[in-house]
Amino acid sequence: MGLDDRKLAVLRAIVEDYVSTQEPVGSKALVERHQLGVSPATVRNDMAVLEEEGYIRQPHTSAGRVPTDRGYRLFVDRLSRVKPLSPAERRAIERFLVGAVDLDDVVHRTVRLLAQLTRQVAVVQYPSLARSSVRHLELVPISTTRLMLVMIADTGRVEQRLVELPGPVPADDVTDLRRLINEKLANARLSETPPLVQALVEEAPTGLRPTMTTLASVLLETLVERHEERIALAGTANLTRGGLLDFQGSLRPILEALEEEVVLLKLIGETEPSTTRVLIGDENEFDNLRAASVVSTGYGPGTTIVGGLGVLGPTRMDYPGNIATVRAVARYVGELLAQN
Amino acid sequence: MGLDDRKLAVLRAIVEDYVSTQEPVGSKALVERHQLGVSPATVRNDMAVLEEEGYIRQPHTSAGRVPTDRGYRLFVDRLSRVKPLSPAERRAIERFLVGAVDLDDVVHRTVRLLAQLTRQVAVVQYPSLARSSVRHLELVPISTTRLMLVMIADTGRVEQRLVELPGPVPADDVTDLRRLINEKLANARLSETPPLVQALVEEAPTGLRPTMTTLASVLLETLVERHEERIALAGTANLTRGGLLDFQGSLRPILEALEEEVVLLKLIGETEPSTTRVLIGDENEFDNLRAASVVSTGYGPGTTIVGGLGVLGPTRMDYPGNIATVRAVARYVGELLAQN
DNA sequence: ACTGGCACTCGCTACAGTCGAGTGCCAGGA
DNA sequence: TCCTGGCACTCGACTGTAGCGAGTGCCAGT
Repeated sequence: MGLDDRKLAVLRAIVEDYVSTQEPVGSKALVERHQLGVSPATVRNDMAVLEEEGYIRQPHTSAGRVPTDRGYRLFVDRLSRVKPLSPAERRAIERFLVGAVDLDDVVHRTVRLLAQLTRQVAVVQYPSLARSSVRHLELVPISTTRLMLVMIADTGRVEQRLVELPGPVPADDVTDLRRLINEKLANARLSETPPLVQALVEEAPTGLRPTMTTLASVLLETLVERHEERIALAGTANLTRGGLLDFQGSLRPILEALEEEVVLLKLIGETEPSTTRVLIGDENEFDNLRAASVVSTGYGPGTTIVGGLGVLGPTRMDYPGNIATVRAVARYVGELLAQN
Repeated sequence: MGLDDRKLAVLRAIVEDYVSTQEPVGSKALVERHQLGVSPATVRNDMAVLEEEGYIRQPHTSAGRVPTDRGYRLFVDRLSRVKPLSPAERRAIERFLVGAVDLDDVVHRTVRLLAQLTRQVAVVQYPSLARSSVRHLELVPISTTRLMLVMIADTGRVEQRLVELPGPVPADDVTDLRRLINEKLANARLSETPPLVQALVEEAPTGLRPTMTTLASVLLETLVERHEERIALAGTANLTRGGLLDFQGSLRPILEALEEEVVLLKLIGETEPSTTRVLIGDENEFDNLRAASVVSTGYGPGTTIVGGLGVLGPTRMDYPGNIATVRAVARYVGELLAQN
């Protein structure tokens, strides 16, 4: 297609102006604010082509142009120049993440930081159990027939389950069970535990067999099969910026989608290694979010990825800025996790 | 003042109609829908008095009347009849809360249930550490100079902290420390632990003294002094019901307030024993929430209270219904906690 | 291939007019 | 004394009209 350099420059200018002013941009204003070196009439011709190709559209005749989802896509893929973080932002990130006392704290600080820097809704997935390894499993007697099973993962996550035992178990047996379980499972990746757990049951001394069977089923069911994912959210108030223009005036569907963990996980989890993913408007699979865009990436200590994080906002968002911020925050969080 | 029975009945009718229709209610519509036994003109006179007393107001001349915050207050205090839960609601509550596997699960189910039943924003405070007792304290070695301290409370809460030790500590010492700590602190209320922790340090064998001192300071600082409160939230999408009429068109301040844990705790925590608290409009102390009302109560096993829960919505809400639901849910959650 | 000029479109705003729900007040009646 | 029907009045909501102006598409000229 005839998308020469100048037409691309026009598209870029339209996106940049529309993102910052939130108003349809006309040919005259364009040449005034950008050094395009041509007259408004020429720009109009280019705009006509861009519109024909589906990159921009007119809300109505005799209004300026607005980028379409497709236009944003082209912008993100080929036109946006990387926007380096400001020193102030760098400092904010560093300051924000020091002094976190535990994983909860890290995640909460991170999600607030992201929301604050990008002025969008921020989402952070806790390190996924599926990608964690067992650091320690603890059995805490609650009563003679009840145990609390506490699993501590290398990523810092701590999960606990109340286990109803088939019969009373003396304290010494608990000690034995604890030792057996830890010998077998310590340092194993959670995704690889099922055969180990199976072996635990088979190798257990006869006396401990029934209890071990119960423990094993709880272990498998709650910690492995339905791997509990957790999510933190912040900055929903940012959805109301831009008045009622974004999201065509109704926050309803967005807020509903944000309450569904499954939706959020689909959006920010499952990301390919170390790339930043950008979903624009109807590119994402949820009808409720067809007016929104998502910028997300994975994070983790070193080069491994244990979870995802990202931001969600109107399609009219500052993609270069948000991409840079999301990447930077993910990198810092990864470093933080690597220290532990 | 001259608030005879009929005037009160008129106020009640106004509140009920306005809550259900969301439109200013006029004298004619009132007598049609309620059996007041008098003519519109009489009702108009009563309305004039009610307005003079500040219980209702006119959005503008020649519009119907709308209750003021003061009007809602009178309604809640003296006029609302208890609204029994429907069997369907009872069943929903029971169904919703069975099968919860741990505290997180209970809290999440509860908050979603509340949001669904009341169609408002629901808030549930996790059992407060300050009102919990220690069930068990576990020390998990992470490396030679690092321990993870895990506290399990009788309310089901589990808190963990990474502790940086002053020097390497052999495994046997960890066992000793664990025993000492648990002997001293098990079953103690967290609010009463400081002197016990102090004693722990003083009574510790010389070899363990430095490590115990570190542990003690972490214990005191993170578990007692700044008692970590946690909160779950659901149903924010309900804020968008009623179009832009409630909250004078801007959800902004509400969403901002909902992101502040401190605010939420003030709203639903700190409640007097076993009463249901209703905060109407500007009765609450936060400017951001002066267009909202909160119905909250405490919950806990038996008659003790370990946390709060409640709902938040527009002042124009179904107070009797929400009060009944909040109470019922709190009672069920209490029973659930008592079982553990 | 670009530019200046020009006619045209159409949303936005302001203004005037109508409609009707709802009110306050008053005189008359139980 | 309290209630009622009647009546004039208020004022927001809605409708229709007109003028404005930003922005466009097209075309002839350089």
